[in-house]
This record gives sequence, structure tokens and C-alpha cells, in this order.
Amino acid sequence: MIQNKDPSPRVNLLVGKLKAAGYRITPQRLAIIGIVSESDQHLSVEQIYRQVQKDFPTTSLATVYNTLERLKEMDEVLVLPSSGGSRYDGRNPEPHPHLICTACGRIEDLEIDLRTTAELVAAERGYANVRHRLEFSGVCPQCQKRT
Amino acid sequence: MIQNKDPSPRVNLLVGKLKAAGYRITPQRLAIIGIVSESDQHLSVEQIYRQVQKDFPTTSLATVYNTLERLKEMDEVLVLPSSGGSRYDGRNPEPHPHLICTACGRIEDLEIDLRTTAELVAAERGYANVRHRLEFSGVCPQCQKRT
DNA sequence: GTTTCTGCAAAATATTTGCATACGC
DNA sequence: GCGTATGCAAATATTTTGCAGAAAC
Repeated sequence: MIQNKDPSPRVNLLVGKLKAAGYRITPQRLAIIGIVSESDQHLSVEQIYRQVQKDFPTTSLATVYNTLERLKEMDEVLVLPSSGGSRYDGRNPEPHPHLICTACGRIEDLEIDLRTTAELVAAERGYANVRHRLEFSGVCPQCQKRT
Repeated sequence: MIQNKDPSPRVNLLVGKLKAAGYRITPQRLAIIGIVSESDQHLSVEQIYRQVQKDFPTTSLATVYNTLERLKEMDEVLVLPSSGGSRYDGRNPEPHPHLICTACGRIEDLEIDLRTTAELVAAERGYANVRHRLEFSGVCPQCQKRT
């Protein structure tokens, strides 16, 4: 399979930030960055791992975790800890609300903006560097039908 | 150490619901219920486990997980999945926002009410049984001073 | 007495770490 | 060439499961 040799702006951005921070760009990292920054899904480590392996079969899980950690450090990937493995969103790392189906696990994005609320909370309690996380979970329409 | 033989209303409530659902009340379960329903902290499984062991030294982790699962089924404990093990709040199982210090790990409760928003989301997307989870995280005033 | 629950151990998952080698820079 | 990243395996969590014996009802 022929690789797309023309990296997206977002991939370029992340590569630039990694270099600026003194990290090296390896083919594995490039592949992982491409996957997490272009998928519109909220990928598990396992999914990312299998995806990278298509192009770099020797890649290890450790490398996937390592790269995700680098991206997390620079707030360029959003981590959603959940039971059964964390999920990663590298396309839109700005915290944004999610709607999760507890039956099938699908994750949808929502548009609610909490930045103002976060600033209020930060001011009230004197917290610095406040981030937020908002999730709604329930049973999606498809899964309701299956019952 | 002498045990408090006079169960709180909340313990009584949970015991009643368990019985009503056909579950048995064992001393271990009673102890676990007492711990999670009276602590004002957001306990890890490990903390609950160590606490129960003070009174029932043979209690196993499996039993702790089992009992928490029962309580979760009936929405009488709030589970906060997080990296490094889930946290449990059995005192106020109604979903409510938290403010978490990323430096020292302390968890504060907030008063923001999201029920209306949750209902709107549920209606818009056709989800049933929608619950929510809102967390703000940052560095608390004390930890800022320490820097 | 029947059925569920416990405790133990083992298994299944998820993530981290150590270290020799490979490789980006 | 220097120093970081990889790959592999082993270590470390975390949670689940199977099953014989114990205990609730």
C-alpha cells in the first residue's frame, strides 16, 4: 500500500512541536501522529497499535504509549480515561464534551462550550491552569432498538 | 476497636435496596457499604479494601469489586474512572461536578447542576438513561505556593 | 436446605519499565 | 558519533473469573 507522502497541516504542526521540544521524529512516531491526528474516532491504544503495524510491523505497544505520552505532555492529544482502556483524540485536543453509549461504546462529540464556566471555577477556587472534561453517557438510539 | 452498631440512614437505605433486589447482606458487604457511603472522600478500590480488612482481615479484593458492582447497578455509588484506578463516591451517588488538583490529587465537589443540560442532550440525540460527568482539573492554591 | 457469596488463585487486561540495539540528528 | 527511541520481555497494576467451601435466608 502506498503511503500518502503529503502530511496534513496538523501532522506538520505536531512534528514541529516535537522537534522544538527536542524530540526526534521517527517513522513510527510519524505514523502514530498521522493516525491519531486524522482519525475522527476516539481510538484505543490497541486500535492505534494495529493501525501502525500495517506500515511498521515491528512497532511495539511501548512505542505507542511513549508517543502518546509525548503528545499528551504538549496538550496535543486529548485523553479520555475510561474503563477498559483510555481513548485518544488527537484531532481535536481542546477539551470538548462527549456523548458515550454505554452499550456499544460509540463516542460522539458535542458542541457545548465550557471555557467560561471553567474560568469562573478557577477564579472562585483559586485554581491555576484549569482544564475540564464533560461526558454524557447513555444508551444510543440504535442500542435501544436492539433491546 | 468497638464498631458503631447503629447504621446510618444511608446504610439502611442501601441494605434495603440490596435486599429488595434479592441480594444477601453479608458482614463484608455491610462493612463496604458503611465505608463508601460515609466517607467524604473519593476512595480507590485499594483504600476500600484496606479499610474493610481492619474489621474482616480475610476479605478479598474480588468481594470489594463484587459489592461495588452491586451498588453501581442500582446507581447508589458514583464511579469515576481515572488513570490509576477508579474512584468511588457512595455518599453522593448523584452525578456532580468535581474539581481535581493534578498536583496533590485532592478532589473537591462543585455545585453546578447539569441535569437540564443532560436532558437537552438526551432529547437531541435520542439517548436514553443519560448520566453526566463533569470534572475540572488544575493546580490548587496550596500546590501553586509550593512551586 | 438451597442458593448465593466469599476467598483464593489464576487469568485477562492495561500500562510501565529495563536494557541492548538501532537510528535520527 | 552522541544520545534518544525502539523493540522485546518482564514487571506492575487493575479488574475479572472459576470453583470449592462457607454462610445468609
